[in-house]
Amino acid sequence: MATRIVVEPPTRSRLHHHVVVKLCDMIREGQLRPGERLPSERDLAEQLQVGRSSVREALRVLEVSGIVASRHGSGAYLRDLDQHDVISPLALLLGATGDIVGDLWEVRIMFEPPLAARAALRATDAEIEALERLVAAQEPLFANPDTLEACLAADREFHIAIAIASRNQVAVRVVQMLEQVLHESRRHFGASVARRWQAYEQHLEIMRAIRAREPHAAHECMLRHLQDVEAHIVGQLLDTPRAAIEAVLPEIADGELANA
Amino acid sequence: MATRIVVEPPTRSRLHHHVVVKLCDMIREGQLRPGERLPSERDLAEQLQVGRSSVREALRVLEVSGIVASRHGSGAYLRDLDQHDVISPLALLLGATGDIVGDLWEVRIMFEPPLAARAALRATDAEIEALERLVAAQEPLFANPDTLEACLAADREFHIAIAIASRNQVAVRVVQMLEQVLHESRRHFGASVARRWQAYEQHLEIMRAIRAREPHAAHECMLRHLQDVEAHIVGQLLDTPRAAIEAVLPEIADGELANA
DNA sequence: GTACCAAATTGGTCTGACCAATTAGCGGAT
DNA sequence: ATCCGCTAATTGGTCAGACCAATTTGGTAC
Repeated sequence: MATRIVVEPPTRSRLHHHVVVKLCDMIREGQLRPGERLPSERDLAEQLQVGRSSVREALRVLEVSGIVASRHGSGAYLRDLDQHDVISPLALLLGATGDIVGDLWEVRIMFEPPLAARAALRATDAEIEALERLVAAQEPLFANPDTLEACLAADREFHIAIAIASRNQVAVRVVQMLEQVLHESRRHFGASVARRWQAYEQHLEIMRAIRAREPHAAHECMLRHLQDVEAHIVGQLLDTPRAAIEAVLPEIADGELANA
Repeated sequence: MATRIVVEPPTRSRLHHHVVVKLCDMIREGQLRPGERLPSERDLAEQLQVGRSSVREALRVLEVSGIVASRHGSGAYLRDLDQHDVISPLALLLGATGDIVGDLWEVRIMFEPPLAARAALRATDAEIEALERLVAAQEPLFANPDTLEACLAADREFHIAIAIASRNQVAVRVVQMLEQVLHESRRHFGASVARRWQAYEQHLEIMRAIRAREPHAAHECMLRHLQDVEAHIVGQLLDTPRAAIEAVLPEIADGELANA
């Protein structure tokens, strides 16, 4: 019947797009493995019978997409898709629009608690160990001053590790993007991490809930954690009316989900 | 031991990256408005004192990021950031990894219900009208056969419109990406939209809940809608063990949030 | 075996050229 | 004066060759 797979609606005249598709095919079919080096730009150009500039534009696209990474003088490498940093186009969006930090936190608050719950259900033992290690490594950081940068990095890794533990590839990418944007935003607006000790303790709680396989508690702890941190940050940097709304919504979700 | 090559964030010698930043600055500072045409590649190259190839790579980056769109023979245009389609790197990720459809639906189920709740709280009258129009436009589509493509497009628009109504820019981008990936996945695996009438009725329910300013109901309806559609799709295309887990998690979330 | 240096490799950029899609402008027909 | 149609200018898309800069590689001297 009507599974009419109308192929390319626009056979884009864009040649570099064709190169992107071709490379994706090669990757998916296992001709390239994570961490491996791609053929050189000149080789690819000859193989695919296109100019080098087309290959380069394709690589730029794949790079922004977090699929490959180019290193000057060395080559282009297929990224490990569990890598902890992505270029993230959302981060660029921030550069173009500004003032989305409040929105960002709201998305985190919507998204990460249920993620933590799933992590509690599905995390492998190895992933739980990884979480334990990350939290343990955070203690000295959160205790000492003069470690702001490392502190932020540790926080980022923790939240991404939870996404990984949820065993949902898409969720990992989403969280990576959010963290990346947050990171970029700090470059624009500056960062301040007071109450670091409290954050550490909350991380500990979250990790324990996941280790204990208690999705209920994991959700709860993550929610409280994010709300606390956001409240402190926005309270310190700028007063946003958003905060008032946030205070209302959790109850709503409660009531709504309670009657099932 | 580990050749831990720390991916350096700062000062890439990459010239095209500098161009990206420069263009973002111009956009943020209002020298360019949505829909407007950017200077030609040749002009930009001269203005910024770089080669045209660098400008082109920068434009490719901005294009993947959904910030600009290039039209052959015409120029590069600053996109309206509420535009309904983005190139989305996640879509490419699908091309590179395959088999993330289940993960995708899970993310939607986690993310979109709370979004709908917020839309019910914050949507402007104009946005609610837009939702009404979209749903109304869907009726003939969902009723007739032979409109599969238009049907899918309408569904996409509806979910994005809800994100817009939530008045959270980041959420809009996330939903756009998810929808884009879903779209791409259909190109790979084919699409089938049976029970279209039910989907239409559920859209109607969701819209009414938002119009009535009932976040509770909006969340509920969206959740049920997504679960129904996914259950039907995965049940038809492939049997995924994920479905079993999905069946468990909602209750958990209920219990978890109930004791607040 | 190690340390060091030079050549080969590879990404990054520039220039100039040509093609293709679009748009602007002009001239003629109505 | 308006509209139509054709041409020329504009603009993105691609290619080829060249050069620079960072990295890797291979050999040589110690």
